[in-house]
Amino acid sequence: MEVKNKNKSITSRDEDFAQWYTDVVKKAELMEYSSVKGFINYLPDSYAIWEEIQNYANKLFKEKGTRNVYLPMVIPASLFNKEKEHVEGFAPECLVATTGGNEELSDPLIIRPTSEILFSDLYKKIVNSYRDLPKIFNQWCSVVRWEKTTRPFLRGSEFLWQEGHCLFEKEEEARQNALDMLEIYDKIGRDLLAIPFIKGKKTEHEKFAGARDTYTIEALMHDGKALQAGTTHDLGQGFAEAFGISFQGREGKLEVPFQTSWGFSTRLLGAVIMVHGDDNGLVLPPKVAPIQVVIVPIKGDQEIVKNACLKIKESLLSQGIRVLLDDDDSRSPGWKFAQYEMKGVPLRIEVGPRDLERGEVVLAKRYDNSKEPVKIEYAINEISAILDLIHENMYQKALKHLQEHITDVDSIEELNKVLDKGGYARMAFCGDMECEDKIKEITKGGTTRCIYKELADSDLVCPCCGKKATMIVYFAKAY
RNA sequence: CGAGAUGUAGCGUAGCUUGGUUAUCGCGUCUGCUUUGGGAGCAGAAGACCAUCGGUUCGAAUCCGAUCAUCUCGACCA
Repeated sequence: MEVKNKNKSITSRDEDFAQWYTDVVKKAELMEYSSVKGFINYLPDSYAIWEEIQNYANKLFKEKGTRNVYLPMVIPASLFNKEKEHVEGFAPECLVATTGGNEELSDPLIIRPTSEILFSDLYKKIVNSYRDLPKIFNQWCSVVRWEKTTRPFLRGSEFLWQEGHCLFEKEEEARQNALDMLEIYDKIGRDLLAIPFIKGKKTEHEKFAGARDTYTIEALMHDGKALQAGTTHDLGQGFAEAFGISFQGREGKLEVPFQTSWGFSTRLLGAVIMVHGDDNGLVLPPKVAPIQVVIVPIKGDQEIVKNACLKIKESLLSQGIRVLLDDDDSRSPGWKFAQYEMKGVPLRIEVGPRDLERGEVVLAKRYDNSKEPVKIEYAINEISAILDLIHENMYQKALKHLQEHITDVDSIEELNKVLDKGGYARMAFCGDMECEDKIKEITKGGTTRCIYKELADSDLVCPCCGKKATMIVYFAKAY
């Protein structure tokens, strides 16, 4: 049976997606604005999701030999200026501390916008021999970028993230690391967040400042806009050369190592909200939901109801399921239904005397707003499997949405049409920066998200300039 | 950072054009009783330096200026 949207307190998704998003992050109590523009307070429910992501990612990272470290949050300006492309990329959005105590600093301190420089500076000190390699380090921290327009979780002046920074002896090892980590990011989407990504290499235009190649995972939001959710970079030897990192190789000669960096941020929370959410609020994938199952008693003062609720709760707890029994009888069941729907709790068990007479309870699934009566034993024994099924169905639903929004096009007119409607357009492309700028202008914000296929020798031409196409690329409007 | 809109209690708002008693209403909050199968009912109560700073005026939520914040559209970016 279907449940109608009774919630009048948030804007409808289709009416105004941006306002819907703002309503949801506030009403679901994920964050509260701070007194400084672009900086937000992460409330317990959003931070709990982040912790689940951290736990899962740490496990996968460590399987690849990653070790966690922590580096300073400030970079001396003199050090920062060493890598030219990198500086040009980040300088405009740096927050800089110019006084310490009452003294003006002779070398101002830049609050890290990313830590390639700090890691390079560290590696210079601790890497001397091929025996010191590889270095596969990661840190969990926040970085600051002085953004002009900000939105909770999607773009903030400060955001939480992980940044991996690695050093390898051989070029192939570094490339492989960048690709391995991209796979891990993809897996985090598929197996943890129920989000399907498009993944691949960035074009020259879109790659990271100072990188040789950048790889990306891109998610498609419900409104048809793309969201870059994580990137891995093959940095080549650029930073190592700029910072003088070298090591004595197996033949005794001095060699320059190959570097990578990779990161994803709390923007993933924004992706979860915008991929899965609906007009009743948040819809959380079971694996990251702070509360996976909520039990709502009806006529909770009756012994039979009370006992059934406690029994179910104990059983689920013993199975390691994050369960909440809301037996506050000053709130009506209807209020609780709406409240936990707003908060995105994946599964609700309604326990009332009428059902109990038949040995049943009602299971309500958040992602499709369905309700069905089931036997109590079923609710006790099968919840874990049901949560898995919910995850799978949420993933399939998002995958279907993604697949239905990929269109092959071979002209600028078609490209425009697809991007206006929302979704990805796959088109042959010459790869030139100028062409990319031009397309962005014509389509009012359409950018390349990643390369679908590189073309070795093809008859295809770039619809923008008419030159020979070197690749087929995903275009989209992005957050 | 450019263009536009908005800012009155926790949330949503009336009042502003044409300045003049104690700033309107709903939701939420608190207390009590009755309730509890989709945001319960009745009775009572608390809650607002009208975003901030300054100006005009006998008098400002209302007029003027600046600043800040949020939203939309650009530019920039994870």
